[in-house]
Amino acid sequence: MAGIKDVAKRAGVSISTVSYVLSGKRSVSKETKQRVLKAARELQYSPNAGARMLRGDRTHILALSAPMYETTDYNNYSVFFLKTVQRARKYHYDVLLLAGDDEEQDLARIVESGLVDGVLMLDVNIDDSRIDIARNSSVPFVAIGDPGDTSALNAVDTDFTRMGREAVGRLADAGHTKILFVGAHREDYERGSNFLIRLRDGALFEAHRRKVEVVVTYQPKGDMAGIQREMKSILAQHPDITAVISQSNIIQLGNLTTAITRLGYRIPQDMSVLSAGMGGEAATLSTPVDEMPLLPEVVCQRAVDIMMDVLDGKQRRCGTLELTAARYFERGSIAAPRSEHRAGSVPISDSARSADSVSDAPSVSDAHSVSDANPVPDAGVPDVRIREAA
Amino acid sequence: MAGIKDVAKRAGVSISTVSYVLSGKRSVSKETKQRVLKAARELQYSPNAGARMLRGDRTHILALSAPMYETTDYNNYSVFFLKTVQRARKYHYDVLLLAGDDEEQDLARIVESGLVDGVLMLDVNIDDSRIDIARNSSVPFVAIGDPGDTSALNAVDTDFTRMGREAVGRLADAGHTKILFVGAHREDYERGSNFLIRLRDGALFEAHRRKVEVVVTYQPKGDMAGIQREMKSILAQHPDITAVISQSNIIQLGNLTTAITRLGYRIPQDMSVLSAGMGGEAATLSTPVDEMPLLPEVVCQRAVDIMMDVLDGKQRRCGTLELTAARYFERGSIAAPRSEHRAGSVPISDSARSADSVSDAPSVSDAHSVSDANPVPDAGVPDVRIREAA
DNA sequence: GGTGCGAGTCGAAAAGATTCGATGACAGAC
DNA sequence: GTCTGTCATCGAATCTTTTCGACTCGCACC
Repeated sequence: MAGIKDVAKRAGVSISTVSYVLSGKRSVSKETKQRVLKAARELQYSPNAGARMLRGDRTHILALSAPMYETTDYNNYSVFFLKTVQRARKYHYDVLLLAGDDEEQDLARIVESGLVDGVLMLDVNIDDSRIDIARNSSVPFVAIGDPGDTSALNAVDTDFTRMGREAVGRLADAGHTKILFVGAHREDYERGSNFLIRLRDGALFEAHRRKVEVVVTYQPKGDMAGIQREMKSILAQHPDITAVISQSNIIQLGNLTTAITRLGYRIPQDMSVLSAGMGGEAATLSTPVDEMPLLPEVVCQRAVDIMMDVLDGKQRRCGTLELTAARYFERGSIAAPRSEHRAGSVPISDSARSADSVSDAPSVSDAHSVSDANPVPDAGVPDVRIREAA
Repeated sequence: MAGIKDVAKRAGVSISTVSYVLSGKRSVSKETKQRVLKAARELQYSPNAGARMLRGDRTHILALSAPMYETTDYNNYSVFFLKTVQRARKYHYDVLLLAGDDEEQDLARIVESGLVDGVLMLDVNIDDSRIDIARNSSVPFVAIGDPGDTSALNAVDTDFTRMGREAVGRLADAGHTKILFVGAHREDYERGSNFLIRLRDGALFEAHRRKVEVVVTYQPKGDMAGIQREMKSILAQHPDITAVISQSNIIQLGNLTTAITRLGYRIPQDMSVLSAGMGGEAATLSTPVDEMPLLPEVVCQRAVDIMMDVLDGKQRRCGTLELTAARYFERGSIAAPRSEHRAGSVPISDSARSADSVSDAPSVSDAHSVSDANPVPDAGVPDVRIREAA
């Protein structure tokens, strides 16, 4: 409750001198400085946030806009919150979490009120309505995710298109020619969830380029029974599928590997499995899975760094898009396809595999991006049809 | 960027009149009121947050203190964030997320700065250092979790002691006499993580009362291999264990059921499994598991409601602890023990179980608390030794 | 006609920090 | 001795809103 006035009185100096000591914006003699700092310490002085906001040009608060949808996977979300907060604190910034039911209105209100110095946007959709708010706003926006249109903000993201391409590329390299792509919830693609779509379409693009076939399906309702039914039906219809790329959450991935095993396929001998664009926990599943995870730490740090540069005038307010290369973690769930593979072969009992076939800590391959492949055209994925499993 | 001055000018009235129209704290003539509202609308007036804070007695911001530890399970955490934010918005409050690396200092700073009207605390430990901050603070605190000492704040929590008791009670009712309790990370108990300890000790208390034996172990390192080794060793040492209560996260729970299955036990015929105090996703595992989940929505809502009552002077600032009854979700993973059960029996292949043995949507039993059992004494669990597996 | 009252409105103070411009002290140059 | 420049410090304006006290009506009452 002690104000700058109290500190000034105790140190026997004027208010402005205290302010200059604390901000360092003008030179102050050594003795005065120490007296002031001592007084501030003794009184536990903490500047009043309201007054600072009102007078100063910084509020030292960032807004984190995190819209919630029915199908949003909470598990992957929170890590982004935490990494953002931790990075912002390094710059002495606090984070206001916007995750209410009326995201758009909340955001407009906050931006107008001058409560925050900038806005970080999570889970960006194609044609996201928040971009209009950014356009009319006096504070800078940084999107974590590629909004397509960066004319009103800066953006940072993982290169999901490349991630999708590399996922297919790795499997193609291993000799697979027909791959099943198991997406997340269909609704999330329909509402334009950007990273899901780019990953999927990157995979389809690479498949087109490599002349391999990719069959697309989405996360079935009804959990284990649903997945098992779905997989059974698809693998019966496409017996030449020898690999699966999963873009669904960790539990569903676990169920997927269980379903595959129950249907009589061994991983990786009969079926290669690769998880892409999810949480990074596939190492801890009972059947560890090769993975290209989300990189919350990397993108959140960059987003905050960029925001600070913009606020300091070191970078333009909009127009840049920074893509981070994906990383690949090997866990032994990918192998060359068996030419003699036959769907519906004798089921292999799970317990027949000895426990030591379970790998220990995941081996981490270096950051890796598709080497000298043709760049994906700006306009997005061309002439690629999304083929869905029936 | 339009201020109250602009609105006043446009409406042809004084600043104070505008303020009174907007706050409704003094009567204003109908015509004037309408002119002011029109002007405010046209200028998209949004009051400056800093000025409001400085002059007014409410900032309309709550802090959410969410400390992070090495072993914190992010997955369960974020739901608490979101439910808190959503509830706070109902009262026109925003939420500042404190999740930096120096939780204590951040909290003290925020409280001192007058930036927030109140603080909500997550993941409370026994002897939590944040309680001292609450004691010296001028703003009210509400803990989500039982801090033991409620002399400086109010608290709301799930009744984890009863949850632990009911978990053991249900199994005892079903006829089990020796139960394995698989906890979370040992470090979390050692640092005094409140809900984990209370759940565990509630289980031990009920075991004592019912004269059943509970063997305690903690989440082993090394994921699948570790769990499988651990389970093998424990079940070899204690072949008469017929039920498991798990307090570890969803992936570990999945691995636990897999390990149990691989060791040749069928669930629930040979081994009953029950998950307590975790995320509520055990229904979606390949082997659905009976569950007494965390109830983030319930406790977060109550915490915010209580905070608002305190701010409105409708409730005292400290001293109350509200416990919510746990809920039990049946998923068919509990059965009576087989008297003829033998450890090390012939392994049952996973795939030998038909897919239709996988249950559909979980059946939800009504909110339920242990009926007329002796209440747990205030001092905590008496003369119960925590017996750990070797 | 004077007084009292309530409704409607306004002016000005207040909140606490930041920052510009001014002042005083003092050293060094001429 | 006077001038110039630098350093350290101070006073006062400023940011925007809320709110208290005061003012002006018009009307009723004695």
